[in-house]
Amino acid sequence: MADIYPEYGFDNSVSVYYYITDWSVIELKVNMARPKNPEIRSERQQQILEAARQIFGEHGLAEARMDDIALAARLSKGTLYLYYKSKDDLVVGLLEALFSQALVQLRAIIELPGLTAEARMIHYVERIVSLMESDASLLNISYEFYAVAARRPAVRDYLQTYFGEYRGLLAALLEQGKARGEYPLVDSGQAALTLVALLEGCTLLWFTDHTAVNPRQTLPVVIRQFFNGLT
Amino acid sequence: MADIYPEYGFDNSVSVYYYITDWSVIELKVNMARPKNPEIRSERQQQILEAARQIFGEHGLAEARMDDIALAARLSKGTLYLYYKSKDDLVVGLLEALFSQALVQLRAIIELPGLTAEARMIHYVERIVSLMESDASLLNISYEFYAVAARRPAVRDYLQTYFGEYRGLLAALLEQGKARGEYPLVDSGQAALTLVALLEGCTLLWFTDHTAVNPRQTLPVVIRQFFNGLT
Amino acid sequence: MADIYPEYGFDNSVSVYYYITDWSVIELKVNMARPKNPEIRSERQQQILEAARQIFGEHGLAEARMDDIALAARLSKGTLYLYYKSKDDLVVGLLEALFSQALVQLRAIIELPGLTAEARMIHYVERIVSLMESDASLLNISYEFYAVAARRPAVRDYLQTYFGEYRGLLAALLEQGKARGEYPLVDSGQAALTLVALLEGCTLLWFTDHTAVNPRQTLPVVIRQFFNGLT
Amino acid sequence: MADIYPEYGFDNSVSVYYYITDWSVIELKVNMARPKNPEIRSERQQQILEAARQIFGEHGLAEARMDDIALAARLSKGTLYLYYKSKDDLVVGLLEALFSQALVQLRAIIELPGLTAEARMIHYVERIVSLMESDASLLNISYEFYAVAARRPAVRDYLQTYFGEYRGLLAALLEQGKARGEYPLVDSGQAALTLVALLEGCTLLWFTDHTAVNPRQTLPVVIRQFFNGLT
DNA sequence: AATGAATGAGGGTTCATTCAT
DNA sequence: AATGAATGAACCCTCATTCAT
Repeated sequence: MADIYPEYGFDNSVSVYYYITDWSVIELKVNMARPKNPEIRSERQQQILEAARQIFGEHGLAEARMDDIALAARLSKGTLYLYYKSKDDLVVGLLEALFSQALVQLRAIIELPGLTAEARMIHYVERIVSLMESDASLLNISYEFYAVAARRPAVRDYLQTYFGEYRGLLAALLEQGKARGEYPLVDSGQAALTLVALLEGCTLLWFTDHTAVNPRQTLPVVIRQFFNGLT
Repeated sequence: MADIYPEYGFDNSVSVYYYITDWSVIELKVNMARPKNPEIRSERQQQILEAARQIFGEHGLAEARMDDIALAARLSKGTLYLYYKSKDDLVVGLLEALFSQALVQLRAIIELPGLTAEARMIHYVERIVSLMESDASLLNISYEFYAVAARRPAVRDYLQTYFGEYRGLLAALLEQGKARGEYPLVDSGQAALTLVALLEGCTLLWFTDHTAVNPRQTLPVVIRQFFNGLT
Repeated sequence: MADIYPEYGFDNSVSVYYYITDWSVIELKVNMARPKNPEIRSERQQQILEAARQIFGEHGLAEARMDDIALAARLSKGTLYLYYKSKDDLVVGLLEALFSQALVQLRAIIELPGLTAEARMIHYVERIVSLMESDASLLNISYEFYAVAARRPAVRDYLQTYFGEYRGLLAALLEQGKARGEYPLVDSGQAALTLVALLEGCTLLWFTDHTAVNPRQTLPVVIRQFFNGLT
Repeated sequence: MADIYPEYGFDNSVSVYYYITDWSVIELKVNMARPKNPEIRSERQQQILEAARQIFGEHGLAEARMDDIALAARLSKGTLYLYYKSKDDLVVGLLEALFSQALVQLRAIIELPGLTAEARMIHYVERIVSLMESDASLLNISYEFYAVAARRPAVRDYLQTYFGEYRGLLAALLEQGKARGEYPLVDSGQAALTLVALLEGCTLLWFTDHTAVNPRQTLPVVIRQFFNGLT
């Protein structure tokens, strides 16, 4: 490709001149102004959160730099501060965004008709594992948040809510199976706790040693053991 | 004894020549680097590690300041660097110190005579919980290390070894019970993985929400469920 | 003009697609990284180099503090690092700036018409002496660079180039006089070396003892001696 | 060589045990106490100065560390301060030691009988070049001192004295030749200045570019040119 | 709305110097 | 006389945040 000479106009436009020869030139004038509509705010926030997830996941909450996030979001550093008033604010924003979506899968599965509780769980962990495998940074960030929970009330509160809901949903799932007579269950709350612990524990083992634990194999086995133990 | 002629080399060594006769000589080259007083050395390292555990646990690995660690160790900042050549080095030093001691309890319990596997596990978790309750920073630091494992090979490797040994010890414990006919166990390796996952999972739930989970109650229950599930 | 669809890439680029028809499209990928305002950039660099020259000259390369340079440049310390990525980088930047300008005088004098070589040299040293007298730090820095050349390849390379050019220019000047029959000269390269040595040697003597050597008197005398020696 | 086990006694002795086998051992007990005599002081100072020359030459005055000098001197850091009360003091000590010896060669040559002044000079530069070639750090340190002269009166004063004596000796040498009628010389002081400048200038050119200037060839040529110019 | 130049407090690390043994 | 453990001031560099344009 021949040389390209962009020229920045005062009207948020870029004129790109493509000099085929010295005297023949293609001019493309492009209005660079992004669409102004009320959704800008949420679009930018998405953009930033996505960048934050990537960078925080890669470097950790403390070591990640706002510059890097701005670069990944294709925005200037200053613009970040139009949408999040501090790095801390961004951390909490990401926390909320991530964990508010985390249980969507589980809720969907609970609403599926006609499956045993065990089948639902197997189904669920398959989806979770796929998600985690598709983006390693998700797990990284989770542990970042766990580590930080002890020091930051906002994070701890959010995680408390999250795990509370998590256990509540699993208890509901187990109640379904109990109502259908799949197993005699004494305390579905206690069992839900055990289930969450198993899932989180296996995930930790996988996280610290990808070679020693294969979640696609291990988790279904563990789930089945769990349900066998109930009867 | 004949005359001895020491010669001082440039490499902190002394070459000692022992002239048996004029023409026959024994040369002994000895490194004179007097071992830096090993008592002081290990005392200071302990002092620093203790301070590091406290400060890292309180503020997190990244946010902790070397000044604070020096203060907590009642040493000057410069002295820290006589024993650990960087903050990173100190982090790894602490990691090794902590996790190398973590399994001592478990090993001791395995060697106790005449208990069922279940009783041993109940015993073990009681001790662990006591330990964690006595110093909250222990758990904080653990999660710091987990979070950092993804980015730092040295940490990841250490954790891999740690969890590998952990599972190995639990498998050995389960084999003991199996040999005594306490339960029919197919795969003690798989069961050990489940056990570690349960323990770690419950710990995480407790860590994120001290009000929702009481490990003194929960862990024994979970252990019993586990052993019931085996039969 | 047909519709234009810009697409924002992750690399600060915009791909502009010009759909001539549905199936034929011109793609122009343009780097949108707006050139960091080049005026400000060069202005700041000048500002910083000027301050660096002053402070390095006053305190020496190693003893000079970045704080002082920032103060002298009326900028914050952080700003220094926007333009030079380290103290080392600044040292090399100053080296290049100083020595690239050092020979401008000599080139100008060589291009003056109608003077004997001797007259040109007299003229040249007068200017040089004026320059050095007007700012003592110039000489200081030169000797800093000489001292550092042995340890830093970047500095050594630059000085080699500088002295190479210096000798080349003087050789050219001497060739001019030779061509005009002012003196029978065998080897203008060797003579140029002698000339540079004389100038640098006298400068050193002056530098170490301002009272013993007066360059305004000494250098012309030495130059005349040199040319007398040629015949 | 088999393993050697040194043991440090309380009486400044080292016992070296050479275990030929487990039961047969050679013991060499060596008194490590260095001889206590009134010359200790000057011996240590020599030791330290030698180390300082090496390390300062290698790293520069500012970048050299007292630790390195202590190591090179095979002494502890504390001992350095028994003989020189500060790094600065050591710098000045080295300066004096080096430059007080620098003119010994020249004085010796002046006192040789029956040579022309030119022959003496040729002789002298040969020795000087040999000296510089044998230990590159000598030149390095010289330029360190030149660079520092502007900021430190003690250094400047010493260099002034040195160059003053240097010129005086060369003037005396030239007077000898003049007295013998080797050349008609108007001002031997001025000629001595020229000579020093030539020597120092050539040395600088060699120092900054070892490939462009070969002092063994260049200096004799320059000397001869100088004497030719006198007649 | 967006930019990016500028800031400056803060942290990790170094190293000359001291001093108890 | 000699040691080396300890100190702490100093310095380079980073990076979250601000603000004029």
